[in-house]
Amino acid sequence: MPELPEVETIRRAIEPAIVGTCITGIALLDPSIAGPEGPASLQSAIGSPVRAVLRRGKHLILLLERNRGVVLHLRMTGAILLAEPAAQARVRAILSFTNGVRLFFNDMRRLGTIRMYEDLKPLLVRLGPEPLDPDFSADMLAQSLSRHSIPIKAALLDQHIAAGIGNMYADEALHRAGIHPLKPANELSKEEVSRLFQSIRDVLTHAIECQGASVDTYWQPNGERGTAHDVFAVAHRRGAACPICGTSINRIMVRKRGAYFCPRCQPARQGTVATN
DNA sequence: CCCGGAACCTGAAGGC
DNA sequence: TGCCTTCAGGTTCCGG
Repeated sequence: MPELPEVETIRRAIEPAIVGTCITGIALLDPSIAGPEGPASLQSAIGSPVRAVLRRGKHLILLLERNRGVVLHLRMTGAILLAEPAAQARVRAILSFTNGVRLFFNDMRRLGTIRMYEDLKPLLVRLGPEPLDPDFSADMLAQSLSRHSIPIKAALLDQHIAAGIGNMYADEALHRAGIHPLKPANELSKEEVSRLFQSIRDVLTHAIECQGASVDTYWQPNGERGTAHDVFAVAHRRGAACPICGTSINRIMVRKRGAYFCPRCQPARQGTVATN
């Protein structure tokens, strides 16, 4: 599942390969990947220069001239590869560039998208702050969490509160901060928000250093796996021992999403019955 | 505005 | 062995 660290890893891998070139072709082997606007809108990107490759949340952005951009979202099973994958792969689109580089958009489940933005601003503005942006602060996080009574786990997945956190890193950050996933977002103490803020940065930064987590279908553009999952404390570790206290990792459902946590390091609120 | 749920998609896994 | 159901989760859309 590509989240912020995985998309950032992809960004760093492809930027040096295509910056300064022009797009020569966007072949949509599966037209539905173009989203509701359809394949036609992407044709205006042909011939445009690639000024930079950016990441915003989980969106990968090929920045063209005048704030135009081709925006890729990998959703659940998408991957960007620099070499043509094996025949049994599920290539949905191929982007070609003037220097001969080709990007293969592989996506088993066809949930990923490629869309043309004639102006990137609406996309950039509607997402919440970047967790690793120096301007992002614990106070900002506290401010937005105070407006929500939803479980903190659900709040971390809300891309308006912070952009780029997905299921795996939300679980890891909550464990590191010692917060139960069902605790209402607006009931976190100032200290808890402070710990959570730092934990989010810690787990994301470390995962980027590990070039992402390959729990399932994530590959780097060079075809290699990431290693961040090797040090996961709770994510996808049901029944395994918590690295802090040895307690068996639990899994509950929070808003229809699996939530892994340590019942000892992340106790439920006083007065509530521990959920499973 | 806030919140919860359905829908999208396909391969893996589990039940019988 | 094989059919069937359920599950996985990021995002958007819709209804209360």
